[in-house]
Amino acid sequence: MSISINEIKSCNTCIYKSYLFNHLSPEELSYINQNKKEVKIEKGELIIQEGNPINKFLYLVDGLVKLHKTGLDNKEHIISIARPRDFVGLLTLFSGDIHKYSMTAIETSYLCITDFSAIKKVLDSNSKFANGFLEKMSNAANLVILNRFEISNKNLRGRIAWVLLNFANEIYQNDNFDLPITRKEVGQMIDMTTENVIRIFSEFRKDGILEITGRRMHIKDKEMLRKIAISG
Amino acid sequence: MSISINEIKSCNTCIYKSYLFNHLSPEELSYINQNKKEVKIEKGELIIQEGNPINKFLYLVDGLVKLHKTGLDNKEHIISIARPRDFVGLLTLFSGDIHKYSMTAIETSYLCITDFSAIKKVLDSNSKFANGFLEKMSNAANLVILNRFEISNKNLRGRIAWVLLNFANEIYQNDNFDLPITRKEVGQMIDMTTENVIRIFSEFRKDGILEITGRRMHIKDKEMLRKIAISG
DNA sequence: CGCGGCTTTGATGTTCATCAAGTAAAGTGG
DNA sequence: CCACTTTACTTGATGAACATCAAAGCCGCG
Repeated sequence: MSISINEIKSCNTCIYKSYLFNHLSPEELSYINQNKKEVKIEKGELIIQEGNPINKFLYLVDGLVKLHKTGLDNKEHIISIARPRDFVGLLTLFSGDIHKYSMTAIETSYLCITDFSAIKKVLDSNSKFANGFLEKMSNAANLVILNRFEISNKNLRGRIAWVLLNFANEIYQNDNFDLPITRKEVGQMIDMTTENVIRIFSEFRKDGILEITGRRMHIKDKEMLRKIAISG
Repeated sequence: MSISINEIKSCNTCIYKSYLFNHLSPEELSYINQNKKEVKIEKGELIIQEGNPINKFLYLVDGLVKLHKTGLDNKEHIISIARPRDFVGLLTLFSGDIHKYSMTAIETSYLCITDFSAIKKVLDSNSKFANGFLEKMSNAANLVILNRFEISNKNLRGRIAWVLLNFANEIYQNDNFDLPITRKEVGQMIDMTTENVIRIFSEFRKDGILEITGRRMHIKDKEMLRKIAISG
């Protein structure tokens, strides 16, 4: 799954891959690609700072990027995690001209970066392209809202179970994975303190649901995890 | 502000009013308006049931509509409240073909209802129209996410202060207003129990911040409310 | 090698949900 | 229109869930 910086130099494995760009004429495509560049972002690197002007359009080729924001309490909170093939931060890209969230790579990531003004220009004249965006945005909105909705209705055990299932099922498609974020960040994702994140991890370990070796997670009893996520 | 059913029979005071529809040609407009109808919905009436197929497009001319959803705990939760000039439920309209949320009038409401398929057809060919939607959706997403974000970082007093300020500033533009929802529904909006909603209301009354007469709310110390909303 | 951030566990206290019990208001059928 | 039923509203008491505080080990990094 991991892609080298050389591979993505070819547009065939990058931007073309998104079905959205199938609607573009060769001219439109070359126009957008004029100032396109592919970059490798190291784990932990800040990509976009909340409050900065929007002028780039980011497509996540590979890796993981967290969208986060500082609350009134001055604490960081994670809004969502962008996955490969996501347009990072798409949801609020058309609302005002500054970024609503910060974006930081939580795994080494490969991004395809184009001028947002170029995207906008093509959107203005190509309705098929714009309609694809409508769908993408709607799906993204649905996902974010649903996630926040589900998390807020669960107790701590339920939230941890939910987040583990999310990583295993949605992100890694594997019951063995390296948690890409710290315990603290898990807490920032699902509204709980670092201490309690750790405590519940330990509980799950003692209950035989989970094997933990540092960041390495191995889900041993997925059915139980599912039950906890639903009932909790 | 309240609009009679007769007034909205004229499109000039209804759908045309949205700047989005300025981008339409006369033909497109008449196509969309073919099956258009204006309806009056009584307070408390269910407009859309979560899970039903999407085939109508709703524009809220006047009134208030809550978007809500049943959680895994079998309790109702309010996602957001649509205000006049909103396209009700727009955010998830392009994600799948069934409604993700129920919609219920919380005040007597006047809706302009068109065929969603007609809207979709015009969107497919008119990129200006589609781009207007992108902006609308982005704003809506931003608002919902920001609201949930702010609420989840506040204690009970902060949440009640927030919801009161929201009604006063955003919805009624008045420090005197009739709360359109029950105490229970307030709780469903901001994740707290009915008892605690009432308790905090009482506290604010005793503190001289609020005057309460049944549903009638009168904010007496807005500055204090603001402080509580921020610090809480 | 020392410093800061991450991780872990335990003890303590606060916040909030739950339970209980009663009043008020609003809708319903005879 | 009145008795009846249901739903909304309110207050207090109790306990559970969770945040906070404290202390210590660990790891990576300059």
